[in-house]
Amino acid sequence: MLTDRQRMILNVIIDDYIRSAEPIGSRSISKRSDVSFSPATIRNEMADLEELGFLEQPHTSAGRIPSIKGYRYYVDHLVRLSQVNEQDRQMLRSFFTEKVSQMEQIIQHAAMILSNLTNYTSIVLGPETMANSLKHFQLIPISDDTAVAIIVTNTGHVENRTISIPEDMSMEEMQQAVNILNSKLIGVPISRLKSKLYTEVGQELGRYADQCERLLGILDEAIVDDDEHRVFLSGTTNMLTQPEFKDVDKVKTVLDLLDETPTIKQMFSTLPSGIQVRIGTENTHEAINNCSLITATYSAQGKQLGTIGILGPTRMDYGKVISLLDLLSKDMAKLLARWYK
Amino acid sequence: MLTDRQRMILNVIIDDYIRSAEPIGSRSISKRSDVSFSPATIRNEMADLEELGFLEQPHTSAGRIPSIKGYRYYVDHLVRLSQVNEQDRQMLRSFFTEKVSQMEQIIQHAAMILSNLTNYTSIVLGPETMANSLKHFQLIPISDDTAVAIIVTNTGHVENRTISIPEDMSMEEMQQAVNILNSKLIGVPISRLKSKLYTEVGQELGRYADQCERLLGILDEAIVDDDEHRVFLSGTTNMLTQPEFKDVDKVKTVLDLLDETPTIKQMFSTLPSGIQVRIGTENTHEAINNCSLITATYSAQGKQLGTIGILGPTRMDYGKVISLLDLLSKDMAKLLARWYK
DNA sequence: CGTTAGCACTCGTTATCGGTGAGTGCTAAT
DNA sequence: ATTAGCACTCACCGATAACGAGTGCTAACG
Repeated sequence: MLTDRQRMILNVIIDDYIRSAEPIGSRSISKRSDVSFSPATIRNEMADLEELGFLEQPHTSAGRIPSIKGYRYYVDHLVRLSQVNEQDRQMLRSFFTEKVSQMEQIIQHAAMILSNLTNYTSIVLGPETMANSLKHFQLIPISDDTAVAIIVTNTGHVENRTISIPEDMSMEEMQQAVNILNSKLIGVPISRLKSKLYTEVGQELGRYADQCERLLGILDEAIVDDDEHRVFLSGTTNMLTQPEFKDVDKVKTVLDLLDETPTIKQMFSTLPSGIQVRIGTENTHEAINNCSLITATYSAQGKQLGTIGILGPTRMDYGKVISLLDLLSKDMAKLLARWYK
Repeated sequence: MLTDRQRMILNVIIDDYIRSAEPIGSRSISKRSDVSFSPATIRNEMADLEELGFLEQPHTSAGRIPSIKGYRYYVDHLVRLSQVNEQDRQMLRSFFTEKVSQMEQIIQHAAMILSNLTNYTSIVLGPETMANSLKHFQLIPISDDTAVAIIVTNTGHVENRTISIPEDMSMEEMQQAVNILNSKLIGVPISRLKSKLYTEVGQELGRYADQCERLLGILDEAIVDDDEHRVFLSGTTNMLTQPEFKDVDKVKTVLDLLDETPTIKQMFSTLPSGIQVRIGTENTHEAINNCSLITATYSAQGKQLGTIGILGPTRMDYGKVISLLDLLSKDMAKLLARWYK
């Protein structure tokens, strides 16, 4: 569809534009050492590329900038995945050497590394808690009428909530209910806990306690049922250094979107596995129609766990970001493997 | 020091400026129904007020704006604490009716309410976990070589971390150590846990286990020793709607500061109790030298727990924010009382 | 026929300049 | 003490002109 020369010119324009953020003219291309054509020739090609929809002109007397279609072609056919340089590699390696005692730390750390290395905004979706299974359930009395319910999953994830216990309910009864729950529901996925509670536990509980209904109600409260994925952001202010966001209003719409955790979750949870690139209007959310979102999923034990992503202007260093995401998602997979064995 | 009329004029100027964000001229003041002097008279007074340092002129032919000193005088002597209106009151009341199962939720909710009602940025410092005492310590095995350590405080706060357990260490030994720890250290403040671990527990443990050193090392790892206060932010993007932040660079310095949790902690933890107003350069951090920070502490059982604050431009609705913070800090105290009884 | 030099043209950017108006400080009259 | 009057300042606005980077087109070249 495109000649070699056209591809080469498109490539050069996008590379230069990514670096300079300014429209690229024919003269500046012709001056490059790896280009041996006069500006006029370049101009002809550029006009063709524009007609084909790969380039745009901000106004008649300016150079060209890539269109969404141009970026898409670049990402699909031209981009050279840059080797992650030694310095960055070292930063990534710190990932493994550091001792972590909570999974959240790993994820947060990953987000931070990403935003630091790229100077864009990183978004990381943590593993789905609901998919894990129950390892241990416990009720710890705090005062006369309150207790803390603790749920530990097979991955070592801990959820807790405070519940209040009616005066007239004895601790023995509660404890018995908890025991039954533990004996019946260990190994059950968190997401199915609530429904199983009423069938398996309710049935067994009916034999011992007469306050069955109320006990179940309290246990029900104690079981977590939200927060499937957690969203970690880092480097949100990096956006502000990009020239395309010198306008405060644009920044606000994007930052507001980032604040909406549910939207992010929804946006991320539907992504297919592997590396995905969403350029400009390819994104469903209007707020980031002049951003690109690059995502990579990470998994352990063959199961897809979560997603790491980078949000930046469409004029983004695709090569660098893609290779970085690729590397990091694999590193995370390795690191998380021990949580999921 | 100031005449009644000067005070009145200063008051009017600041009130108007807070609303309009534009320099106030003598004519616009004179036209107000509650002012009965000609522009010329006002001008004379304004010149005096400027000489005294309460007002400033952006340039010769513009009106006056309040100086830091002017705001300070306003806050100290003039500001009329506006009654919290019914709508806002209702929003605050939702605070009590909503059922919460985690203290974090309360705090986060408080931050959200604040930023929504004021359209500024809210910063809330959660209670100090380290001041609480140990209620329960437990080790839950997850796999052959890992376990989750769980610490529950007397307030129902739960902390957890994953630790790895050497192959050659038996679960019985571990369990015994945990039992000793529980019997010896319940009621001890979290902050003193580590030191007590080696004295009280170490001594007792020495009698039973020969691997005393190693056991202690593992327990040491399991005990939390960071995160004394947690910082909750809400409405950070509200800043972007203020005309004084139409410049992206200014926004960035402020947002970057907000991202630095340790700095915020440090800034807040040194505050005296009650309501504090820091105007412009009164703030120690240069990044917020054209912001004002209003803070209120909240407490339960006579003990100061944390701080809620509002960050906005110096041109801030002091009356509204102060009364709101006052009300909310008291509400929070009431609500938290049940966690701390 | 592909390539390129030449040239007129477009259009955003920047600087300049006069007019406008909001606001001031000062003075003199009330 | 207050205020009307007035000259003055200066940011802001709109128009105009010079500038220059970049283009499209045409004609010449190898």
